[in-house]
Amino acid sequence: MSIQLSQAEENYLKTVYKLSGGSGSIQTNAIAKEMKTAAASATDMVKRLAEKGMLNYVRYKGFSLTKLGSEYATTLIRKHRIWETFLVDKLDYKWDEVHELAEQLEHVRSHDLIDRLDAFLDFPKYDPHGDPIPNADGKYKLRASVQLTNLRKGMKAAVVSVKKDSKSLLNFLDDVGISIGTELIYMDKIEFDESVKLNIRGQNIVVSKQVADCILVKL
Amino acid sequence: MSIQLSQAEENYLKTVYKLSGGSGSIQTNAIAKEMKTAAASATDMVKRLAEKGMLNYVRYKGFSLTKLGSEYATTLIRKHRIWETFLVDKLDYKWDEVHELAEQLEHVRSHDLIDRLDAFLDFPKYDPHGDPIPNADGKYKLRASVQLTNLRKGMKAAVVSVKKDSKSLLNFLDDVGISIGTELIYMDKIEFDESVKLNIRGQNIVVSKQVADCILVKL
DNA sequence: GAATATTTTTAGACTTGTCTAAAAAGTGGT
DNA sequence: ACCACTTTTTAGACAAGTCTAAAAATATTC
Repeated sequence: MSIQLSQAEENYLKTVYKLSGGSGSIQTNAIAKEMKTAAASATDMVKRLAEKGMLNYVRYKGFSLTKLGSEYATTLIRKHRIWETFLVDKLDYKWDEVHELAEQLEHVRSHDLIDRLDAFLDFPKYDPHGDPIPNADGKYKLRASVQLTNLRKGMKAAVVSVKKDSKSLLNFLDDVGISIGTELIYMDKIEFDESVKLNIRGQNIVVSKQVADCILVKL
Repeated sequence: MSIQLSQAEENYLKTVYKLSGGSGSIQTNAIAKEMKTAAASATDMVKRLAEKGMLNYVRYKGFSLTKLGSEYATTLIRKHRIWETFLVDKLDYKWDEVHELAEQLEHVRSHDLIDRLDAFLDFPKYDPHGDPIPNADGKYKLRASVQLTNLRKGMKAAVVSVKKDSKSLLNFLDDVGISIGTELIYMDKIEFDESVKLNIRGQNIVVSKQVADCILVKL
């Protein structure tokens, strides 16, 4: 990886990866909204990333990641998730406290550092939110999982990952006793607002549809 | 510490601290030379740091750190040295490999992170080069030490610290078997070039004056 | 298929941090 | 005290990254 992007460029690239799912096509406004910047800024940056070979970009049409862009984004995700794992496993941070720090740490320029950290952590497969950590070659496999909202009454499942970085969401989940690995039984859906009733360690709790949508489980 | 400097500002501030020894007065050109930037750039930055209350600055005269500037610089040094210690102690880096990485890591914005890292490392007093690590209040004490070049024939001493970050110097010292704690006997000074002959673990070695000047020892 | 609405891009401005070249201030020698 | 020299500052330019406002392209709707 000889080409080196600035921190701002890296942040845009990561957002493109996130919104396009690594392959799909995407629009300027979506980026601008996600990054909370003006659309004009997104256009500028997309043009720059396209010039550097990271994006396929056609004026007024949209853009997608090139192979190079996808690889670069994957190493950023690897860095982010390894740092998060370090912060939680070694420095006793809680899973709702690490996102912001990892956003800074992921820009440190060194692949060797990340590989050493990876070894120091004993090559973790998943980060504190249950997301898979790409290996040094950028490969990773998604865990088979289904959304909590897709279960049917009486099904047993275990929490695999949480799909949002929101501090407030993670904090709330902690509060009601949901973390990665938590076993639960899907009890019922409340028709009125689509809230979901779960049984966790013998106790019934209710979470809103918005919360349940973020939780992935395996059967 | 509510005020937050940019990375560039932090780097200048650190250089001022380094060259002024925390208190003395200093000139524009010295900064520019050390940072390898144009004098005009140093002037601009010094004015900015003065505006932010970090420096006492008088046009054409020179400048020195304020109390605030000195405190800020000390926390940067604390961050730098703790990160270096982490890299060497936990990730098995060699002492000549960590400076550049620590230069990046020290800009990560979080005091809590550094305090946790400090605890994780069991509150080290000295970094891998023998320099003292300020505590969370910014206090640290210099170790009593003398320059290797000031010893007299036959004196026994132990290496306490190395005063330069140069990768090539540190690598060389490693090579000839000198690290923090190494015990040595000062054998002789070669008159011609002021090289110094040392006995380390029964073996005689010679190091140049430039090298010897960087080595601090305690008797 | 033309009018309207939306999205995207361009144009021009601002900040930070850098540069070179030139002007201003300070220092030293006789 | 003046001339020569060094140091420092100013002036003006440039790149990155951001913004607002306006123009251009695309989409939608009747």
